[in-house]
Amino acid sequence: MPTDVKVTIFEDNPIMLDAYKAILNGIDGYTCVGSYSNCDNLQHNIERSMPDVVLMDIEMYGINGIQATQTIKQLYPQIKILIQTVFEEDDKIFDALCAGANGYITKNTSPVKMLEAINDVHNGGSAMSPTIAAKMFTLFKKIAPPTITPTNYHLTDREKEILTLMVDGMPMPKVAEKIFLSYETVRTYVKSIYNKLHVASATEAVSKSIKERIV
Amino acid sequence: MPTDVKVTIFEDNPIMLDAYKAILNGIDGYTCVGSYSNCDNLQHNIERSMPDVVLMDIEMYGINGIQATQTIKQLYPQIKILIQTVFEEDDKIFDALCAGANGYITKNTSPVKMLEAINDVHNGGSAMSPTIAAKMFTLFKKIAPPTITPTNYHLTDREKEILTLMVDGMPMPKVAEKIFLSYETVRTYVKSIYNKLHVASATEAVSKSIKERIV
DNA sequence: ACAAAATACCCTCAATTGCGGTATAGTTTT
DNA sequence: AAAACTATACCGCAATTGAGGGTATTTTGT
Repeated sequence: MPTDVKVTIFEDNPIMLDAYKAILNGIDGYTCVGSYSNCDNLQHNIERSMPDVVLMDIEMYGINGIQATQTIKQLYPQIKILIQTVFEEDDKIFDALCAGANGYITKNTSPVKMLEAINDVHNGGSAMSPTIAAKMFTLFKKIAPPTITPTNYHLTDREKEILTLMVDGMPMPKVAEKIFLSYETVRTYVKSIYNKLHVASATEAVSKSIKERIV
Repeated sequence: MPTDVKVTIFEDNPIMLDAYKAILNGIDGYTCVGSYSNCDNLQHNIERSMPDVVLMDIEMYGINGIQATQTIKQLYPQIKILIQTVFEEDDKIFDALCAGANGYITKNTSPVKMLEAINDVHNGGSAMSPTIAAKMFTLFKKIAPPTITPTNYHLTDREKEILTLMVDGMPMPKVAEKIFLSYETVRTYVKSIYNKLHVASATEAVSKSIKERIV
């Protein structure tokens, strides 16, 4: 028989907390190893319960769910974190993702779907409510638009290499040292890069490279 | 009685195509209004079937699913597109998202989950397999990491204004013209910007500004 | 095998930039 | 009222960069 998925819950509404606990303990394959109504003594509580999956409410007094997610992920990257929320705000989704959450579901999700989501994240996948997923798609498109038809400027490997170093802010003399080419040679490449990108200065080249994800 | 969700399928494997068609037509609430094994006459086929949701295979001969997605979305933005794939490559997911896909599921998804996904996208949400979602989370973190605690470098409005123009690749003499300041004054601001950002050159400043979303 | 790229190197000159200063007027904070 | 900050402006000097010209190997594609 396989071992249960160990779940620790953080949820500041005591009624919900008990409900979740009851669901998890009532269903085969899941065990609630900890349930807390706030994030005080977070590290201690995590170390005491050592869950596979954390069910994290995002709206809590004191330390909020996003901060707690960051903290847990720093201490124990292998613990999967499933964020639960009543809100569906862009910023929060964004922040939660950046904090290292493995899934993001809304609180109106049915218990069945919730257990499914716990399973998904436990197995290395991610879980998202459809509305959250849609928002994430939108966010995605917003922060990464110019990837459609990535213009090919036909840069050679050397040119890309040099451009990459320039993007990191390295002046050309340093670049030459770094890749064991003469300063003048590097400058020749740089000129060629400018021609291909249709730019006239290092700043333009850097800007264009980052924005169009050339490097 | 509610109207069926009208689905058009693009899938180059004829056996799969028939299977999907049979599933959709066999279940209440769904109708397959079109099924095609390639994307020839794409516009015509879409206009003839006028689906609510398109089930799109990503690997097809001729026009591929991503291009087709772009085309359909341009013509009929209200049509929801659910991408189906055997691969789970980062690039493809990324491209599909950018092309305007509403969902992205793997081909090993069960029929039940597939119908669920069709419903999700039809209702304005998004659908993703857990593995896809996990990849998307990872991609997300990769392309937008420094948004957490956006360091405040305390740039003044003028400094931000000048930095913005620099990021657009404008040389300082042009900047001075543009904002009606003397060249030397602009240079003073630039020096101050470098101090605050802890950088030593325009390229570094531009790179840091874009990466950390300062401007 | 040959042409076309790509790679590597060099030079000069003018423009731009980086770095060190200084200075005045106005505003905000203490 | 003094201190701190902001916005504005200038100078000189050295270093870096951009623009224009070269030349000579080594791949690469056909």
